[in-house]
Amino acid sequence: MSNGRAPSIRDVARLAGVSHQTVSRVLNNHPSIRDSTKARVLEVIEELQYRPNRAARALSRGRSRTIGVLSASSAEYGPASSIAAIQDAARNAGYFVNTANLDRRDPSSITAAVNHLMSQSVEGIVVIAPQVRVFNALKLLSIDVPYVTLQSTGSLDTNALSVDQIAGARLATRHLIDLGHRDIYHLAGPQDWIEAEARMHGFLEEMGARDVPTTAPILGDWTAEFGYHAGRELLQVRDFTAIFSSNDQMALGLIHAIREAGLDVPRDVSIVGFDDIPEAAHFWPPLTTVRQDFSELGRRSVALLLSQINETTPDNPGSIIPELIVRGSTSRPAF
Amino acid sequence: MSNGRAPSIRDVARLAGVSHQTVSRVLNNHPSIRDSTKARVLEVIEELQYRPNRAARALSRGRSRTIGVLSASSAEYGPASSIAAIQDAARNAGYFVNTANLDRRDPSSITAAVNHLMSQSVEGIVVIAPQVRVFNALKLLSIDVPYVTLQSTGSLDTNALSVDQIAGARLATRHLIDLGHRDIYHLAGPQDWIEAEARMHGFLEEMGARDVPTTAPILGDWTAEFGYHAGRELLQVRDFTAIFSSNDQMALGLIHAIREAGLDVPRDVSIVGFDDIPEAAHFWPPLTTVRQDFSELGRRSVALLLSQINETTPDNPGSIIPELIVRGSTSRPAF
DNA sequence: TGCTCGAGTGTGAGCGGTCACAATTGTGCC
DNA sequence: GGCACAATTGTGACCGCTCACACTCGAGCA
Repeated sequence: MSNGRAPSIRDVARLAGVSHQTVSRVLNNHPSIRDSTKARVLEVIEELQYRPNRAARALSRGRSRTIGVLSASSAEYGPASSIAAIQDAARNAGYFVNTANLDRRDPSSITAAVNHLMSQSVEGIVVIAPQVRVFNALKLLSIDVPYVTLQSTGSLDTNALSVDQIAGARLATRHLIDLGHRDIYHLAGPQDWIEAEARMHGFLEEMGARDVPTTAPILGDWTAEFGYHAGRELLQVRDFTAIFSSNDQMALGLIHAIREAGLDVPRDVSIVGFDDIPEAAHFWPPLTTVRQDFSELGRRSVALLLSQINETTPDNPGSIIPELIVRGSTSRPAF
Repeated sequence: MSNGRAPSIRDVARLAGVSHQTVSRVLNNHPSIRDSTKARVLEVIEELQYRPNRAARALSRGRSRTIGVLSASSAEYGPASSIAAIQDAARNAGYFVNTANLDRRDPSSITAAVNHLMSQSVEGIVVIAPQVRVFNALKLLSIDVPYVTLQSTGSLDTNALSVDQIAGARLATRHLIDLGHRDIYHLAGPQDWIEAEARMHGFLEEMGARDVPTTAPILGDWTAEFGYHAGRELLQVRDFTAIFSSNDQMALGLIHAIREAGLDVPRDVSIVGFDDIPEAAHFWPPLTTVRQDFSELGRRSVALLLSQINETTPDNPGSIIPELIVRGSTSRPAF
C-alpha cells in the first residue's frame, strides 16, 4: 500500500483477485469482460487512486499519444489563440500537446526545437511558425512524423491549412478602393513570413485588378513600434490617403504617428488592419480590419494532423475565409 | 537496420561492439568511460540517428522530467508571455512542459485539467490561473507533487511567486495623487482574481495613506469591451478626474468611451493602466501604466518549482517590483 | 455423451531504458 | 612477477504496461 511507489496495474489486480491483464482490459474498454469483473476492478482502482502510468503505456504501445507544436512568437494574440485551441482539441481527442518555441534571433533553435519535440516521440507536429526558413529547415530535417502548418506555403501543400490570407487582403484593399481611395500604401509584415507575403500578394492583386497604381510595400516587423516609426517616415511624403496594414498592431502604431502629426484618422488618412484582435474595436478610432478565426484554425489543424497520424480522411478541408469588419478608421478620402 | 523500429540502445551497442550499459553511460555522461570508447559509441549514435526514448527513460527512472502548467486565459498577453518563458526555462533545465487550459465557464474543468497533468506524471505544476476557486480546487485535490503559483494568495505561501501587485497599484495611485487628483475611480478586475484583488488593495491603501476619500471600485472582466461600457456608465456621473484601471485593455476601453463622449484624455480625465502590454505605448494618448515583467516571472517560477522538486534551496526569492511608466494619458487635473 | 466454439480470463515475453552488482582490465609499487 | 586497488566494462533484473497466445468453461449441437 503505502510503500512509496504509486500503485501499479498489478497491485490493482491482486486486490481485485484477477490477473494484471484483466485490469488492462478494463482500462482499455475491452469488449469481452464480464460486467461484474469490470465493476470489481473499477472499485479497486477507485480505492487505490490508481492512475495508469503514461510512460509505461507509451513504451509498450510504441505510441506516445502526444503531438508537438512548433511555434514562433507564441506570446502574440494570434498564435496564442491557436495554441490554446490546439490544446483543447488535442485533449478532447485523447492526445497530449507539447510546445516548443523558437527563438527568433537564433536560427539554430529550429533544429533544437524539433529535436526537443522528436525526443518526446511526438506523433505529429503542428507548425505555427510561418516563416520560410522554418519550412526549409523542416524539409532538411526530414522528419519522420506527419506535420501540418497553419499557413499555406503557397504551393499546393496537402498538409497546410490556412485562413485565406490573399482573400482577406483583397477584401481590405477592395474596401479602400470602393471608398474612393487611389493612393494606398501597404505596410507589410516581415518578408520571411508566409502570411505577410500572402497579404501583400492579395493587396497587389486587388490593386492590379482595379487598375490602381501601387507603390512598393513597406516591410515591417508586426509591432506597433514599427508601425509608429513607419508612419512618421511616410508622413514626410504624404502622398497617400489610405494605408492597409498587415496586422492590427502596426495599424495602431500608424494611427499614433498620424495623430501625433496633427492629422486625423480617417479624415486625412484611412487605415485598415488585419487580425481583429480584441482591442481593435476600441482603438481610437475603432479599427476597420479583417477578422480571422484563430481558434477555428487551431481546431482544424489538430483534426487534419490526427487524420494523417491515423491515416483516415480529414473531414473539413479547404481554407477559412476571413471577414472584413468595417469600423471607424476608414472613410471616403477628403475629396 | 530498417526493420521499422527506431534504433535502440542495444542496436547502438551491437554496432559499437560494447554493452548496452556502456551506451547508456555515454548518454548520461558517466565519468569513467574511456575516451576512445565514448567516441566510438557517439559515432554509431550519429550514424544510426539514434534518439533516446523518453518514455523508456521515464519508466525506468521513475521520473518524467516534465512539469505541468495550469493556465486560464492563456491567449492573453500576460499569461502567454509567462508560458513562453516557462517553456524556455524548463527546456534549458532539461525539463519538458505540458500545458492544460482551464475552460473559464466550466468549474469542473479544473479537476479535468489537473488529472490531465497528473496522468502525464508531471513532477510539478506551475499555476497561472490566479483565481480563488482554482486554489481551492487545488487544495481539495491534494496533489502529491509540488506546485507554485504565479500569484500570491495574500497569505504567506512559500510556493507563491509574484510581481508585487500591491506595490504596483500604489505606484499608480500615488502618481495620480501627486499630480493633484482627488476624485479617482478604480476599475478593478474580476473579484475572483488574486491579482485584481491585490491591485484593488494597493489602490485603497495608498488612497487611505494619503487621506483621499474613495468610492467603491468597479469590478470588470479585464476586457477592453468592459472598459468601454464601464466608461460610458461612469460618464453619466462625471465626478472624477482620473481612473486607475486594473489592466491596459480596460484602460483602452475607457479611453474609447471618454473620447466618444467628446472629452479628452488626459485633459478631462487621466488614465493609468496596468501591465504595459506592447501596444500601450501606442494608444492615443500613449498610456501611463505599470510594467510587470511576465517573462521574468515565468523564469523564476520554473526556478522555484525545480528547487522544490529537487529539494534544493531556491536562489532568487522575493517578489518582483513593478515599475511605473509615465506616458501621455496622465496630467494635472484641469484645475 | 462428446465435440466445437466463443466468451472470458491468465501467462509470459517484450518495449527501451536504468540500476545494482559482478567481472575484467590496467596501474603503481614492492 | 605479484599484489592491491581503481578504472572501465558487462550482466541480468526490473520499471508498468500491452501484446500474442494459451487456457478454462459452459452452451449448443450432432
